[in-house]
Amino acid sequence: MDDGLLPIGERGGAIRQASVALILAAAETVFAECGFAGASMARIAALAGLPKANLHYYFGTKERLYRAVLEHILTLWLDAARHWLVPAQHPRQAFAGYIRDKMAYSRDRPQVSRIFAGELLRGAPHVRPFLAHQLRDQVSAISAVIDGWVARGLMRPVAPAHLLFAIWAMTQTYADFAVQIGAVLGHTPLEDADFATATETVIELVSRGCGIIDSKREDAPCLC
Amino acid sequence: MDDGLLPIGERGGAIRQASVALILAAAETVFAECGFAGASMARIAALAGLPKANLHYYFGTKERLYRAVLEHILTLWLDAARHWLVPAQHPRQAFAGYIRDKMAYSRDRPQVSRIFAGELLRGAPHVRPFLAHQLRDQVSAISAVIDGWVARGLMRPVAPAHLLFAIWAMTQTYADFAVQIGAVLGHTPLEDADFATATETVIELVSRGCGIIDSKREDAPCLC
DNA sequence: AGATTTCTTGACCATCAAGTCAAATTTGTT
DNA sequence: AACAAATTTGACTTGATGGTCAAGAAATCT
Repeated sequence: MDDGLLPIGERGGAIRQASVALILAAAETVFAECGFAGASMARIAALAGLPKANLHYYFGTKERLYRAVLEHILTLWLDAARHWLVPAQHPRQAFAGYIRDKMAYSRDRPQVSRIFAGELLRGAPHVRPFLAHQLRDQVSAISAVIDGWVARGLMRPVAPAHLLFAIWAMTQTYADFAVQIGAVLGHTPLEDADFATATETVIELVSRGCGIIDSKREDAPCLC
Repeated sequence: MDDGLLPIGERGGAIRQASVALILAAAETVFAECGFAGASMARIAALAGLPKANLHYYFGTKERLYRAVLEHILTLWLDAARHWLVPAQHPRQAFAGYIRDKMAYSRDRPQVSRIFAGELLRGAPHVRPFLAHQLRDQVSAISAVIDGWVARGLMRPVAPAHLLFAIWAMTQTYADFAVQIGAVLGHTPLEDADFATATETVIELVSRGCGIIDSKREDAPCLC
């Protein structure tokens, strides 16, 4: 027997797990392409290779299916923060590692970023609590770390939250608005070289922009 | 008589112009809130205070109405580029002016940015040609200006296109994802002070990040 | 004023998508 | 094997939505 929460969850027989995974994967693709309103259960079902009634059997409603997809995404979002938590880490490594990770995600899993972007664009009707609690707490924690670096003279004073907003924006734009970037660069899809240049550009922009002193180098940027 | 293109356009009697403007304004709001798929003609009509059939009289289809809204947006997008064209302008002024303008737009007309963001997120089905031609040409022109500054030693070498992507991303995130920023900062909507801090943060990030030398200051950042 | 064009509007239609259902089938249990 | 639970599936219902239409009201023209 199940633990009371019948559908969704990770528990259940092998058949359930397999079907749920199949449906979630298809849903992620379709929601990323069409958004919540634009997606249809029929299309998700077709992509999953299952009859539509099957989706309703496992997830009840379109809304519940969408929430299930979102749940997966939110955990991924928070996970990327580990870069800040390495104790006694130098800001250069922390920023570079975080940016590299986020950018790799934009390249490898753009769908995840796009679903989240669509959700925010529509006013975050489903993830408002997440933003106001988990994400907010995480930003507070990271801000404290950054302020510590500033206090120790490792970088110039900045508004930590806004710096994070900037990093999120610069990295996710390569997933969310890839068509635009591809069109401007003259080729679609984006190539590995594009992401390499982008990563380099963002890391340099942030490192120099924050006046991060690299103790291993001699040409340390000024703190002015 | 009209010039052959019956509906839409700016020409026509006073009644037509007034109705069209009313509908376009309502459509802009609803499309920004709900996206193309999520918006309904009935809702736009209600917001405009007109019967639904009226919208179809002037615009024919939902698609045509949407395209009309987009057309307006695209011109605004291109207009902001004037900052780069001032001849013999110092990069600091150009960047700061452009960022200030874009940020002000995110604050004052977030709907415009959101509709464009939604369009890109769905793969730009309606504006692909615009991206590949007008926008691409404009980026080329601006890139040339930036490369000129680099050549004259006014800033360090950067990938101009990616720098622009970064600036677009950082400024538009305050319109497109305002809920997220508001939730993290702990208040909604965003206040003028938030935008002031954001503008300052982005300008400093870009100026220092690009190693822009300000000839009027003594504490010029290093070019390293 | 009379004719003509433009505009307004409620009612109507066709389509499509979410969600339901019950019967059939498979799987798991004793 | 026999029974119960889980799963599959096509057919169906219901509601919303984009779009149409024709008749009337208003504005414009001669």
